[in-house]
Amino acid sequence: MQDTFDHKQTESRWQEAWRKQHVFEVDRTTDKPKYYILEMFPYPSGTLHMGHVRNYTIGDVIARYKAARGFNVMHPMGWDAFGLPAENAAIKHKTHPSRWTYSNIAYMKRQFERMGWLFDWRREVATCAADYYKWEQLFFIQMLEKGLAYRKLSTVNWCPSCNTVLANEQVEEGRCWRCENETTTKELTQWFFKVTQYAEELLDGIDKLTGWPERVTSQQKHWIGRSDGAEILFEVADGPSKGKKIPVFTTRPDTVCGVTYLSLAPEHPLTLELATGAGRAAEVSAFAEKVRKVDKIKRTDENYEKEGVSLGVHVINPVTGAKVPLFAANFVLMDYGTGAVMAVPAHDVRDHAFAKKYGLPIKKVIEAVDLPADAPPVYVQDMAYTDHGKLLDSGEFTGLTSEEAKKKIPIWLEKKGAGRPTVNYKLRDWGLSRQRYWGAPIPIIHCDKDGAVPVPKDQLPVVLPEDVEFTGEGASPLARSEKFLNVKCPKCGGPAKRETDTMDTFVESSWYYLRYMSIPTPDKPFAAEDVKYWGPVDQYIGGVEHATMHLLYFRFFHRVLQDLGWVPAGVPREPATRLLNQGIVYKDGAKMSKSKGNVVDPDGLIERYGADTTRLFVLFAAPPEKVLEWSDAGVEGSYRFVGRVWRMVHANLSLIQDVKPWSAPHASIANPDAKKLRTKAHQTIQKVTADLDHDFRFNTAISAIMELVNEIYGFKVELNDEPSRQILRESIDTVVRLLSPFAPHLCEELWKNLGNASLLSLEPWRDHDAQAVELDVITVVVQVNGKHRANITLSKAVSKDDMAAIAARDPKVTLFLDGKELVRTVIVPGKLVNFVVK
RNA sequence: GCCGACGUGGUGGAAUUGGUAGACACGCUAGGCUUAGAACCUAGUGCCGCAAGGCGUGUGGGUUCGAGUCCCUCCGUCGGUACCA
Repeated sequence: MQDTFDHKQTESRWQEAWRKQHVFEVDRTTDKPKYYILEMFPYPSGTLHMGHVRNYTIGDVIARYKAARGFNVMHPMGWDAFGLPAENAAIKHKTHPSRWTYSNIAYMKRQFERMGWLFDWRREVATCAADYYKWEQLFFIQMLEKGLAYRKLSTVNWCPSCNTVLANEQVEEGRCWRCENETTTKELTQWFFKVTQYAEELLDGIDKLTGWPERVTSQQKHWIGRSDGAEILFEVADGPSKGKKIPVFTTRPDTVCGVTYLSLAPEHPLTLELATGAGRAAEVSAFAEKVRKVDKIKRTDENYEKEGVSLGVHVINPVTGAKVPLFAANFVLMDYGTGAVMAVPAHDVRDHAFAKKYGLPIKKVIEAVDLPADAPPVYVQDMAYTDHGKLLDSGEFTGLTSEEAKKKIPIWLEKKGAGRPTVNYKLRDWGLSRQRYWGAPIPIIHCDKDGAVPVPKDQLPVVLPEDVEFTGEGASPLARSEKFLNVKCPKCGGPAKRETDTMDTFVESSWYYLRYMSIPTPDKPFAAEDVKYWGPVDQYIGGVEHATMHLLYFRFFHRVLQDLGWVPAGVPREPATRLLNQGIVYKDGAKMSKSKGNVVDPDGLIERYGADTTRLFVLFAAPPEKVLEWSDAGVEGSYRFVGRVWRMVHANLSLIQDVKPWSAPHASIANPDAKKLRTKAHQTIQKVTADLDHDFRFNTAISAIMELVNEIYGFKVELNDEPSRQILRESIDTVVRLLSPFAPHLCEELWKNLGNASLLSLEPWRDHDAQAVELDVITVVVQVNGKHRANITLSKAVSKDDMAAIAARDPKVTLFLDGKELVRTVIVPGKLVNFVVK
């Protein structure tokens, strides 16, 4: 037996043992409750980074713990294998994205094993495999049939560096989420998923996601962005388009009587039409052109100068009948609301600035109410009053509160046929077309006669052609593959062309958790009975950067698949019950990244310290949801702890190897030190169990085990004191059992060296002995005027009065009581006495 | 601006319902072991003070017998989001 823990050979030996015994290969069973734990699958970029190490270590600990607690634990893993880096690598290294991807997968899978993470690899998926993506091609066609997928010409976000379209969610502050270059916009015909049809349901569902962190649910609420208000129709009063109605959306219908003009988005279809009718086409189109040229970052800067141009026509306010002028304005966005805004300069900051600039009237219709006497005057010159209040100068609505008017005015308008109450969302439909090769082909054929025709279902999958070149220039490689491109129309048989766009890779990650539930079969994506058994995901773990992308898409997709009949009725509407967002890994105060050169390579750590040390460090250094600040010294500390546990077992081996763990009643222990040790051991079981059950507080669980180890180091036992040796044995067994989810290789080795033949990873968790944690004495805190003055140890049975009396006699306490008048005595039974004196 | 999270020793971080602030670890100091070093073992380590004691959880206030914890104010950090009508 070695005298130190040799991680290099020990770890691989246990990994081999787990593989042979199929630990974590699970099937449906009724004799245990199921537990589905899922970590977001990695993009196979080449090697693991520390974020992966943290994510999957957390998942592995939970999986091992839940299994030990008697759950039927499903813990699958796969590869989010489509994406741009593979294509770039293909161009750079003159290889094929497929070859590059699969060789990365092979390497990373070895790294997974070296970390000691256990998965049911029979369920592994690689999303770039045709037998995976063929199902989403089918889902796409079914969504098309249901009207949930559609094509439209639209202004889309374009990343010139990635040469592809981006969804709104993938643009961060005007930059591409992937390459961080500035994005522009483009007019393109693109495929969309109708997420907006589920907007209300996705919003409502958030309140039921009680197991999700608030930072995610609040971000999703914000992103969906529901606004309650009204649509109001303003009729064109003059010119050739007289009588046309322009709908506006407003959240403040109570201010409608204060409208003094209307603003249209420059790209609004009516803008040019109306201007042309009024003979102002040249000026207005020049303005529209100027706005269009300004890049999006500048245009959306809140300090960007508000500008507009008159269209030369007027509209009629349907409530007051007033004729007001119409403008095109640069701050009105075509893609929110109706692209037209009623302007109330007295009560909106932007309208106010615009009105000042162009000398337009400002009409006050809201008056502040219930202001405290010392409040500053509300109508400060040059400011809009944007709060609620009481209506002024608003005809029959005068005197109502804003709240009342917001309800009444839209109903009144609806009766007159000039508007209605309505709801608006910030959420946009999900643009899923990508002008890339390495993605799932969109199963559509374009025919001059029949238009966009879905590929017949029996001809799926549409497989990516292999014989393509990757030059990085021009259109997508798919558009240059003649064999792929030229086909016959499935309807008329005439010559037709395949769709050459591929799907956004977020489509693959929107349903992989369902695919895992069934061991892959060629005839269906997953089996309904498996989804009924395993669904929903009990614990999902991943980075917070997906709060408004993946985590919204997969909630959407789950509902769609249920509505299409793939996910059986009765399975909850939400795909994941609990979500844990692990924090980012930092080093030197910044997120680890190649460009900053502050990355730590997991391979080097495993080589030098071993997987267990690495696992312990990432779990111990911070709570899982917080930023983890990398510390080389901290890793050394974890490494020392591993050695300390090893020595604790082996230094005591001769004392404990021939005794059984203590099993008699706790009260019968004669040696007080041994009794104390046993109490500590069982308190530790209780503490670690609670930490793992509640919020996965791995850091405090590990520190509790460290305390027990320190206690064992301080425990001295004689060879002839057999009961104490039994208690020592029990305590050491406890350390090994409790530590095993965190440092599984070390603990398997120690378990074996302690003389056990079983695999520790298959052993049940242990419960604490309630009698052992129950102390017969209590420590009472004594305070004087709330300040801690003494601790006294008393019998558990002591009465309230005795507690106070004994506390008052303590010399440290009398010092502060003498010569003072006792006003009051606060007694918390079994805990605390506080003397209040004057 | 708005939404969310957070602010505790030299450092990472502990502190169930308001009840011993600083567990555990890093670092540092001293001692032991060693030819020496590393490793290991033991002890100490919030600040001021010889001590008694005093002061201490971003700031200022409040509630309470008692506040890191609850309420209000302000300051700061991080994440998200934004001409959203």
